[in-house]
Amino acid sequence: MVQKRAAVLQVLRESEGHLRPDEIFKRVKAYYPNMVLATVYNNLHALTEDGYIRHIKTATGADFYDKTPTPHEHALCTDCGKLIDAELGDFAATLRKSASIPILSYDLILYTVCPDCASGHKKI
Amino acid sequence: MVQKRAAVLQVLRESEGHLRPDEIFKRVKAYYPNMVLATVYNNLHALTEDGYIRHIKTATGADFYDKTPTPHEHALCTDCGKLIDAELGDFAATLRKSASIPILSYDLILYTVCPDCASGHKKI
DNA sequence: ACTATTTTTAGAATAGTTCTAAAAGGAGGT
DNA sequence: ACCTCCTTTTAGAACTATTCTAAAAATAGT
Repeated sequence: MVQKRAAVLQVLRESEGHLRPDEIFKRVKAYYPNMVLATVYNNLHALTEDGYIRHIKTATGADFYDKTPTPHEHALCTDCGKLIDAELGDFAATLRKSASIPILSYDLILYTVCPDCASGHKKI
Repeated sequence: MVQKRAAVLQVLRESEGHLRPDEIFKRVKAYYPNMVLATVYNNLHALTEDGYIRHIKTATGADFYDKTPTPHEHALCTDCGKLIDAELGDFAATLRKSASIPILSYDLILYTVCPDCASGHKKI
């Protein structure tokens, strides 16, 4: 694995868990100032393909990349825009059982108010 | 309600059920050749706001608008790109029960091969 | 060190959607 | 019918996230 790809992976792994490409770009740029956004995308694609990370589509502006490659559900905070993990048990199995059509895959995004925003509410 | 708004609604209602803005634009343009895409968007927003139709976000290119405003689940055919209704029983309730966080709303898109594509497969 | 492949860069291109400002249209009052 | 106000429509620019392209640079294999 090559330097910049490793840097992208490292930034994501040292993160809270879910980052958007532009945020990854900003953080990697701190180490590699000549870094370019296209390279971040290239490497995110490659890392996703190789199973190191996971791509989360959101239908609300930018997508996220998840440092945890195993499938699980997510919730987007409507307040701060943060993506958090949502524990839903064996959701995929339940879904497959209740559907009358074959499910190849699915995208699920819950909208919630995250614990941080629900309590403290450290707004500007 | 004004002429072009009514036309947008009519086109959607006379459709298979789910259309993308650009397809709606094409069909309305047949009646109103000076129609403009922005007007379609304007009216889709207004009609959604007023509860006549429903906006379906997909995270895969264009969104859809649904002539049925009541909530239900959808599946996108990976073959032909058509959006179809997916019967999932009382999915929302099940979801709320299994989640540990409050769910304000959610977006769910299943990926499937629709009956048309699974059988006949009238490809070009 | 030489060649072949991969990675990176820079910037243009794309798709879907939203925005802006001006023009047109329609409703109600007199 | 005319005036005023508010809504709708137009035309085109702008925007965002992402992908593409072609050239340059880095890297690996022999």
